[in-house]
Amino acid sequence: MDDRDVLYRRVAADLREAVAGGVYGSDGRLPAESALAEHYGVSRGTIRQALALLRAGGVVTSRRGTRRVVLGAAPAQSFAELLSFTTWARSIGEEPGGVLESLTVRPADEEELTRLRLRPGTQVYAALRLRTLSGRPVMIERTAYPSRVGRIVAALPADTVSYTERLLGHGIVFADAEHTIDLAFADPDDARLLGCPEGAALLRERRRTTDPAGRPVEWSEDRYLPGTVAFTVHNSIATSTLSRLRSAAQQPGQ
Amino acid sequence: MDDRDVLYRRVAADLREAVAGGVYGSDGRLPAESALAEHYGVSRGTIRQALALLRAGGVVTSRRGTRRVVLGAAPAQSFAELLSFTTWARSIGEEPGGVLESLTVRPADEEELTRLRLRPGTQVYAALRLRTLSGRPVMIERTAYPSRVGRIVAALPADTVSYTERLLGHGIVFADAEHTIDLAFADPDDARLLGCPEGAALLRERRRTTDPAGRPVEWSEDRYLPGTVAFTVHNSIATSTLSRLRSAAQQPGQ
DNA sequence: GAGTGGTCTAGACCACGGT
DNA sequence: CCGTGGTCTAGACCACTCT
Repeated sequence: MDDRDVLYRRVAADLREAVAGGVYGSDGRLPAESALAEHYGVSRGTIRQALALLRAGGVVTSRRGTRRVVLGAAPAQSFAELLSFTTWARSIGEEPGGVLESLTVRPADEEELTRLRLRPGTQVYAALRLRTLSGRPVMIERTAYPSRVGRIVAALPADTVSYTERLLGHGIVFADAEHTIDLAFADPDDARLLGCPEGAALLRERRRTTDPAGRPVEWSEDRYLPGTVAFTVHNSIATSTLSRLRSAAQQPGQ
Repeated sequence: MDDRDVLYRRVAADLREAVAGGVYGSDGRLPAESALAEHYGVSRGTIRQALALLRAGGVVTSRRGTRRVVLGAAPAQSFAELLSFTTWARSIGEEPGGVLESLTVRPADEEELTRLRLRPGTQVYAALRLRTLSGRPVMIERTAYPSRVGRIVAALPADTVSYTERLLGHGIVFADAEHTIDLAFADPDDARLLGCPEGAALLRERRRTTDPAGRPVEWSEDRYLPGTVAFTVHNSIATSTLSRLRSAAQQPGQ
């Protein structure tokens, strides 16, 4: 684990465990920063870095004048777990599956050009995959990859379960993601693959992922059957990463 | 603005403007931390605090060895804008409206007890409101308030548009929120108020908000008509506040 | 008034990316 | 190799909460 090689992450992991283990009780108060610094034998700055992580995750509050208060255990997954359907499935004890329906190389459409920051006319690798949990259809994944990434995807065996893990092995790193969550209605492909009526409502997540250098790595539209997943976000007055947008989703009936 | 009374927030706001103004170009590189420190006449630590804000918002990347790269302008709203339907509506140039359908005081149900951290048998104030944008129905809001907050809500005039703003005036501060986003299907109340068929799919946001001391302030379930809103979240490998959960949503048809 | 977290500084060393 | 951001330290002062 990456959590093990840096001081403040070790401290954060330890504190997270202590909170989850009920050491401070739900609703309880954490020791003062100075006390924690002494306990771990590190400086106050390092303790503050650790606590910033817990705070961002909604584990504790913090305000001037009083000790931090436990908000609750963190349900938040690691970034990799969130991006990878496969890793997530395993973490909840289900058997992930993926069936590649089609993989085509074609000129990027308007949306893809913008999201992947490509010059007009550039080609993308477009994959359509059905994802399953223990055999049951759960999600349809439409992903566009820039050719740098798509070439690797195209070379993978047809029965590859996790593209994300494979891409990681090829040095493609996922560093940042921007998600948009709303509703969509099943088109003929969705209906056929998911086994739902055409026009049925699906939970849609559109996502652009970039690498550490800021280059887009994928642009994906995932559509989940109702009742299979929910998304949770924590935010605070200090840092808000969540927004409400006016949507332009198509209406039902087609 | 609160952004004006602290050094690193001033710097962050200035940098955010510069990025939005295209000073560094999309895809461009920011000056080095040391250069920024000198330019603003502050220490490197302060610059790093400012940049941490931009990073959390998805404005810039950062990695060891190279300068930060501009990812894009930040669409993220302030925390208050996100929590308040009213403030959000105004920010997109629409006229917000709210019709209070009912406000009852009753014992909390199982879910409310947990979410608001109340002792069994405690009463809550439960409000059902129809929210409109320029007269058009958009969302149904079912909110449970602990009595400390509910008493204030109950005293508000029936035509109050923004509860959030009023509560703020009474010293109730919203500091942290946990959101869960998924699908729900219109019950008879939803259908009647929103003017959609019973069983129609709606985008659901459930939210627990706490004050700076960590005490729950509200527990709300909001249901949006399709095509009216979408939620966007940014996250990164450094701090992930987004999770995918197994959902237990009810199925359509009831 | 005592204790706490928030802000800011100055300096050090290291890991990494590019040349 | 140099320049960069990441980590860590030590210390200072302030704003705030609580009793």
